Amino acid sequence: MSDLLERLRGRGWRMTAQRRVVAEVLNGEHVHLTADEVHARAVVRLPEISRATVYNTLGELVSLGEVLEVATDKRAKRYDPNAHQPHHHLVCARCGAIKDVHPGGNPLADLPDSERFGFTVSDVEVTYRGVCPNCAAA
Amino acid sequence: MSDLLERLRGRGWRMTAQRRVVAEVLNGEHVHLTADEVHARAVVRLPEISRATVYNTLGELVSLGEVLEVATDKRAKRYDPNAHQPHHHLVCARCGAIKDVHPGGNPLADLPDSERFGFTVSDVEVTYRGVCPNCAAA
DNA sequence: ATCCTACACTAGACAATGTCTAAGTCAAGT
DNA sequence: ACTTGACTTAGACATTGTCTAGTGTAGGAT
Ligand SMILES: [Mn+2]
Ligand SMILES: [Mn+2]
Ligand SMILES: [Zn+2]
Ligand SMILES: [Zn+2]
Repeated sequence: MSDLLERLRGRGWRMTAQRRVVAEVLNGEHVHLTADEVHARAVVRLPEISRATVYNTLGELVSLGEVLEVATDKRAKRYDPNAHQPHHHLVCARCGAIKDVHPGGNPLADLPDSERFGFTVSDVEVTYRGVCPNCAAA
Repeated sequence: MSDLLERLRGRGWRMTAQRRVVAEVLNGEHVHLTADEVHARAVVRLPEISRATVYNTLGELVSLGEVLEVATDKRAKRYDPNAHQPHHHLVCARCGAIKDVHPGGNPLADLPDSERFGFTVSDVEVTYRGVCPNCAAA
């Protein structure tokens, strides 16, 4: 992820303070932030950054394949910088906490041809739901 | 689904024209409508029905377990009346068409304890994505 | 170092989806 | 038929996402 800015430059992208800050927010440990959460954190470092730029930059990173959009939340999309290691998600139904998980097996192979209806299936998204230890204790 | 209204009455719910119409819209073949699509169809039969009532009724049906909320779309929630037969979804990335699918295997069993982080995991939602035959031909 | 300009950014309007409230309505028990 | 509390309505409001017109600037050219 640290060379994300280099990869972007390699694709002819201008390196701006705004893009750097968005990349920094997504950097670090594995987070799953909404666009407005990214904006809130970006504003700390660059107070004048606009919502539109955050949305634009996230969209660009998704198009590049550097960030994934995930729909674990039924409200806002979440942006996942852990794009280079395939994984799925485990979500607490009470507090919304999200963990990356790596189930065994291959869900794609579990879908027989008779259940594909002629689709060309290219991707599968798995969301486990439950209650996290914190919420279970309370 | 036809005795849904009886089940509701059994729980002390008042039987109103609005609730009947929402149930009728969800009845029939397996659909995956957004709240506003449900409202649009309900208005045909009961012109004065309000958006708030559609949202309320859908929320009540979800609480009852009679209808499922699914997040196949990254925009609006979709409401799935096929709640009594476990299944997953196959979505066309181009036109949004949604098919019910029944993969082999048990995705819940594929998540080892070491990947559960102390969560009590109760449910799994699987969304396959691809391109449908119609969109592939075009 | 300065200039140029295409690309990027900002503010804010607008759109889509979802939630809430106050006031009026009515289903169903009596 | 009456009564009453649950239900519905219209519309304000909140959240999330998109778009545009005008301004600014990154980075190549000179
Ligand atoms: Mn993740
Ligand atoms: Mn379904
Ligand atoms: Zn929790
Ligand atoms: Zn299609």
